[in-house]
Amino acid sequence: MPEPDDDYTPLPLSERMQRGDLMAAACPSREVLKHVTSRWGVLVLIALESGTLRFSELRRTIGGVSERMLAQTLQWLEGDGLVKRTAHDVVPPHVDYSLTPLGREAAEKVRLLADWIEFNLPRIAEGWTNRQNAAVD
Amino acid sequence: MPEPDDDYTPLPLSERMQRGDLMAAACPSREVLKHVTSRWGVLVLIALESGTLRFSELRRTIGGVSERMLAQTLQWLEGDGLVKRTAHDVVPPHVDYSLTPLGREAAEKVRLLADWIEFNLPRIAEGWTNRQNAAVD
DNA sequence: CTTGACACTTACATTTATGTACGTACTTAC
DNA sequence: GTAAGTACGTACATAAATGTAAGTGTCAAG
Repeated sequence: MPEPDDDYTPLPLSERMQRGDLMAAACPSREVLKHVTSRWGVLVLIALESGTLRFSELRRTIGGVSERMLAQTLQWLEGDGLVKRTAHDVVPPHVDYSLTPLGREAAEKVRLLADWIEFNLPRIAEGWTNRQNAAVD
Repeated sequence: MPEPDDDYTPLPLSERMQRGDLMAAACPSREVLKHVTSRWGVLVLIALESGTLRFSELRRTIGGVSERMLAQTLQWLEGDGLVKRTAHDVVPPHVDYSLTPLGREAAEKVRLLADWIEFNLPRIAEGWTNRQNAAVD
């Protein structure tokens, strides 16, 4: 009778890590969620889905980001392996940002949510004004 | 001959509102995004996708939420018309939370993102550990 | 008769996110 | 020669999110 353990091959810790569980307070997936759903994280991923952009191009694309937060957000996403930073050693500086394969997958999900919000804003806003009227009654 | 304008019915402002644009700093869709992608907003939507839950049930389901933030988040989502609050007037209090049709749509998108993160956590975390090793080198 | 459950609310403290302003080192345009 | 663009880092300040602890009123369980 074959023992089940015969097929066992030791894997490095990283590959043995099981699926995350966002409902668990201590799960590291909470960090990823934080970065991806951060105020500017969402918009950076979506902006980069159309192609590589430079720092200043990103800043102009995403209305209202400060330089500081854009840099910060890009570092978060780079740290999670979703964004790739490519610095050309020239002067004036030239740095390109693009999505990694992992980032492209994440960006797709994020864009679906963003698209839904943009498209359904009227339905949502309708509720706002209705409730405002109801409060006046 | 029927004039095209005969069919025209003036719509309230809310129904005439066009699609939002998240890249625009002043667009109200930014508020919705903030609520939906807030730390607990994501998890509340996902938790309610499986069915109606009471306040305390939600609190037990979502690891680490404080009562204060759960209440706050539920009010945000209720204000956006994504969550319906049903209070039974009994003592001790009994309040049910469920998704509205709008909320069910939003929750689906959010869950797709959350699922992706949970499933791909190993790939992401691999990058963390690799970079840590690289820093030691 | 003390405790816990329920669904919050409020006051307060703290942590985190975000913004503002300035500096950098060099280049091109005016 | 003066200003602007480039991609940030850093110090400081503020705003926002979140946490903690306590209180509410009633009931049921121990």
